[in-house]
Amino acid sequence: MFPELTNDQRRAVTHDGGHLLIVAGAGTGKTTTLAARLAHLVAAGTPPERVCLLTFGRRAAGELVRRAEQLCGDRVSGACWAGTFHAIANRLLRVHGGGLGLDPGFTVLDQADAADLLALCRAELDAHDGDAVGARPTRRARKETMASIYSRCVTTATPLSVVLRDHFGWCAGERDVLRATFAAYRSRKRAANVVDYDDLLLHWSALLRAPEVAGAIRRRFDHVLVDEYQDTSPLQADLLEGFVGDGTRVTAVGDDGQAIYGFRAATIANIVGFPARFGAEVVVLEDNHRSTPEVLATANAVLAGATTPGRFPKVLRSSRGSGPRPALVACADEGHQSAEVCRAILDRHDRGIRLRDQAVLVRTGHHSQLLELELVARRIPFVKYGGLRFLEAAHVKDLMAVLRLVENPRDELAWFRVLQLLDGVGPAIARRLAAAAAAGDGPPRPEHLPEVAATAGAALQEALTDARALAAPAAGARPSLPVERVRVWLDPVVERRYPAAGPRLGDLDALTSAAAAAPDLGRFLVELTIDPPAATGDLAGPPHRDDDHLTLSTIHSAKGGEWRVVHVIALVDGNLPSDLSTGDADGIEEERRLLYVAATRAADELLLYAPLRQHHHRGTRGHRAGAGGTGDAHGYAALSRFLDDTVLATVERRGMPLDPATVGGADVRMPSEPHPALAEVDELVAALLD
DNA sequence: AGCTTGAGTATTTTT
DNA sequence: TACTCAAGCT
Repeated sequence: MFPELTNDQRRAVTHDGGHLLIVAGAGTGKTTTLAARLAHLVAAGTPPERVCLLTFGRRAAGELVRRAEQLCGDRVSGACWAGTFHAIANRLLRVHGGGLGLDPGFTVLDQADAADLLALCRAELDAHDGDAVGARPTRRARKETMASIYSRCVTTATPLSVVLRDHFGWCAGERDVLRATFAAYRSRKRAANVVDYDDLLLHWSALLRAPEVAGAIRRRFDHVLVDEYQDTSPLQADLLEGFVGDGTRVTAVGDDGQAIYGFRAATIANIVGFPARFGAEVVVLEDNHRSTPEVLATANAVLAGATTPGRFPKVLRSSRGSGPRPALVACADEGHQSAEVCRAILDRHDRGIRLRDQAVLVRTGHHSQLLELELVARRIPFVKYGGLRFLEAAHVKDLMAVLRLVENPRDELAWFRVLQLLDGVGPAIARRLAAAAAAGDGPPRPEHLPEVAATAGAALQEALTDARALAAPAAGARPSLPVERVRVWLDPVVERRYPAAGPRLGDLDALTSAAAAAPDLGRFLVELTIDPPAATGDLAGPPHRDDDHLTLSTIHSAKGGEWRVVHVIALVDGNLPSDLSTGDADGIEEERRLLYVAATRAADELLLYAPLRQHHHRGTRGHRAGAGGTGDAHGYAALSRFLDDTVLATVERRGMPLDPATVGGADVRMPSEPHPALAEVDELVAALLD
């Protein structure tokens, strides 16, 4: 059936019997193998709806299903359950959540929302006992940090005190405030019927603890396939184990050498321990079909420097012919680097390599800013993945918040955000009114607003009421109608608040047309939150989809990708490894794997760039104004520590000389009381946070 | 007094 | 874009 597979791949594809772990090194045809296995299972008689595919993103899921369909000819998409752990959790909860007493109308907070709600809770505590804490530390945990701490506690089942000690030492003094903040956070989520990303997984675990529901879930699937297993958390591993019934077989795929999500509490202990925990057979794929021997030599050299070598040591063998050696391009500064990258891209383009076969990879989203300007100036079209994302733009969050109020008038966080769009309403008034709305007092009344805001407030209420009527599940109601209605109110607000509102309104247009394609407003909001558009313009759809364009991506978002020519920029110490990750050895090793992931994306040619003079933005770390007072503060950066002699021996040097110094039917009745399993999980979480 | 608003400064990676 | 601080409004 699959003539083009290698022997190892075929062994993995046709494996029959127990659980299976496929250790697939970079470029060894992991996607091909997984898609072929899916096709094989369906061809051998497994109904597609009895297969669950857990992937790292919507794109990966779609790609796998599409390729499997090509192989087996059966309809797989739509039938087979495919998506991230969070998306599958959402789907399971919509089907079975009622059995636990969960209100199926819940909305989902993304990470930014969760951080905002935590900040709101802490502010409330401050306001409440303002004088109790006389000596408040000048520097407190940022709200994003609070979200990370909270998340790490629940996804690794680790008590707050231990998480603080091991990972957030500088916040240890705030333990009491954090504990109180987390308690308030949890009760507010419950009151407003919202869940965060972690809750999706926790509620899934509650489903598995409830005997009457768990059985049905365990009987639902014959095969569960998990991709990128090296980047799963302890909680996710537990879910997988609990998910598997007697008749279920698990296929996990991953590469411990490409683990890059430690900051999100992922642990390679999962993939390392998988064979023992599940009693699984192991197939190792070591034949790399993607890259030239020259590219692999550099990638292998990067990994060779690792102080904690992987538990599944692999030697990647290239099955391809020779190509150019990777190059290290030393640049004077960032501007020079941008020019060099553009020059190289256009040069390859002139030699017949399309832009879509090239990618520029960066450690952090904002490090591509200068390059983006240069690309625009030279009219090189590009699409950016990762970094600042669509849903994080303020005006998009504004629209999403208004829409959440249409769906759920008790959404405290949405009120808090939307009320502050009214003139004369700041955090303090918004907080009071939002709390009242969440407590069930109904929407804020105009007479409770400052006089200047009363008219605008009334107009907002009117828009919400109209939109609610338009969103009602009456026959033929398209979810774009309520969106258009609230925009009558929101657009002028956006125009007034932001100087150049044109592109922002364009973003809102994209959201509006995306809503038109959704079945209803509630699902539109939830699915957008769980599977956000990966690139700017993903929502807008085809306009430039057919045009040739370059890919610009963070290394994290480039996982699984492949391009003929890959440019990796900003390879200086401080960027890669990032200054913020150099605290402990594990952090540094993860940064090294990041470079490995970047390098192994390249098929034909790998270009590494290092801007050796770095401009410091004013005022960082007590930098002293230089003599001459040009105001142009800069320092000399060292080459990334990962580009050691072993690696440098595999690359050609260009540019400046290097200074050596330098669902089915849901018919479970909804009980009036929450299920004990839910309370059980809730208590476990409470104990962790105490 | 309490609150909003504007200026100035610093910014990892993502479900 | 988010946070902090300080000025100015009600």
